[in-house]
Amino acid sequence: MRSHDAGTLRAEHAGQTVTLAGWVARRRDHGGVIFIDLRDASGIAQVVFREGEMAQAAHRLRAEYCVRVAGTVAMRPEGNENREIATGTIEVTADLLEVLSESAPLPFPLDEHLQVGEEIRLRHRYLDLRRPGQAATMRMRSEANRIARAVLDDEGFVEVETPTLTRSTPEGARDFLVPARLQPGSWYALPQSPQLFKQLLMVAGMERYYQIARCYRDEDFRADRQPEFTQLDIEMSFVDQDDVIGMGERIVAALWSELAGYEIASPIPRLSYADAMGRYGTDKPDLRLSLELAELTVYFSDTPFRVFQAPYVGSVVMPGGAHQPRRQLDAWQEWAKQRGAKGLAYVLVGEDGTLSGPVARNIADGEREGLAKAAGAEPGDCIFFAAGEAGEARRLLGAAREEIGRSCGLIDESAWSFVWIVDAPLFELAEYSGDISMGAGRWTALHHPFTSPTPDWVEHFESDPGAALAYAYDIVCNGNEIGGGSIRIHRADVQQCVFAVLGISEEDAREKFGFLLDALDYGPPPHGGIAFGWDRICMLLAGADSLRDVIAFPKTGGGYDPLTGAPAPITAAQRAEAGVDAAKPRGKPE
RNA sequence: GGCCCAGUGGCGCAGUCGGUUAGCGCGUCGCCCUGUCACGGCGAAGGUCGCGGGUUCGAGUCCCGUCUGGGUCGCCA
Repeated sequence: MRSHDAGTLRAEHAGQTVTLAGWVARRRDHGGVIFIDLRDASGIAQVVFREGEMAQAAHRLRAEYCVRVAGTVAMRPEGNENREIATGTIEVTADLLEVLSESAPLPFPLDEHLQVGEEIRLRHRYLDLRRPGQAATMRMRSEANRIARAVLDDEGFVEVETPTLTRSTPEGARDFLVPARLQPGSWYALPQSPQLFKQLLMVAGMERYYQIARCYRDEDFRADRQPEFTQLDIEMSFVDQDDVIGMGERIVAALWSELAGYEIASPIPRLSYADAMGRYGTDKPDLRLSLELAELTVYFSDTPFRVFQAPYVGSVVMPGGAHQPRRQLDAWQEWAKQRGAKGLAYVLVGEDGTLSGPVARNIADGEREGLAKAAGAEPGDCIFFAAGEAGEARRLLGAAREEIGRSCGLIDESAWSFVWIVDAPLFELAEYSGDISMGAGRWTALHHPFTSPTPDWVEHFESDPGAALAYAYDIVCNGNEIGGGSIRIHRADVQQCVFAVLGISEEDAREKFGFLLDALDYGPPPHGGIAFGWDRICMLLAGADSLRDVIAFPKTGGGYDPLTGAPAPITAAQRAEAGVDAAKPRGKPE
């Protein structure tokens, strides 16, 4: 059908007869001579139609007509080269034009110079993806898949597909449910991740598994969250934490090297969860920003200021913030209130070092003296404080830190920063998490109930659950969690003990994931793994602002697909057949 | 579930303090044009101002409700 790809034509093709096929990206009709930018997957080439029959035929071409053109490659007349495009030195003089199919007037311009709303683009995503930028993103994602597969293949991994119609797994998010026609009243769940299956594959002796796996979670969506998303899922036998982290680094390094032209310094630094929370107020710190929180609990241990008589007092400095107008300081209060805080206390450090602001008047003379130094502030800075329960206060300061970074332009947007967060707690107090499905104990698993304690804790974690550390790791890039995993429990006694701490009875455990416990009875190998948030990684590599840009057919915030119109009502017949309304479920009722 | 922002020809936007015929750019259609490359010139068509109610002599504009989209907090191990 065609002899060449349009985007590959160069000066060396001059004089050759070629046949191209593609779309009319743009036309410039001068009457006697007509220029067409012909676009195919490889790029764009200019086609020229001159006088007479050819010009006549080309007059009727419109945007996005699908055409086939035969002609001769010629050097452009001197001075008419276009340096903007790769084929800019040549053009194709057409002597044959075949319209393969016509296009209706477009619902939105495909011109990359213009901004178009997202909803209309998603409704006609097949047009949106014709835009070279969008198309390049799709191809880049394909490359990312290829690179990851190459690294894993090279290291002896086996790609295995796991079910998408399965049983609800213990992962905390809400499941998407599918009625089982053959067992009315019983339901499949779509997997939130292949977590349990990959562990079964380790018991099965695969030793090294991976999968580019679709996962489903029925929660509210965000710019960086979709109801269905993709993980690069990996599990390995006979490994410890360093082995999995090393494997993860090789994949990430290959991706960034090939797709971003960035060589990640190895090894990627590690930060303990406790340090991350203490110094940055988050478990996914953006280390492009060097700003750190200061802990002032001890400094204010005898303070007369009521607000600072709290289990934790901390601060973060806004460089140059002393010069903010009052209005802006008020805006910070609003900002904090929107995050559920009472406000954001502040002290302004004058150029002469004197402190001002409401807080400065309430603290003791002695406290004023060394405060700037203790908080790490310079003259002209603003110090923000948070006091209260450590977790909440740090979270507020961490968010403030990032807001300061953004608003003060302290973040180098072209930089990449990677860090592993390790030594997270194994358990957290259940009071805040509304996790009803996973046991009735005071404690809930921070990762999931199959995460092993670290070697230091594995023999006595139950004696101090709040302090026990998990053999788990998250990798963070520029403040985004792009992957995480853990070493799993492979000893039945340890697993029983974890369930006991979580308040999960043996009966409950049997009911929910007896199949995994059964499997662990048959000589399970020590194993662990990691899962990468594939959409998020592609988003970062593509420099996109939204996951929707790196997903071929994404959904909107309401879980709606503007293209297909899903979800959609079903007919009464479908409803009856699916067994959605079955009165008496078989098997054990909830 | 809470909060913030937006919704005006196909697309992107303007519309002042509530006032008479709702503008602009792009696109579309017609005519013209032999070196453009986001071509250019002339002309034309195209609107239930998201939807419902209210206030008013009068509502795109103000009020209430609602829907949709985006962001954010909760939520998402």
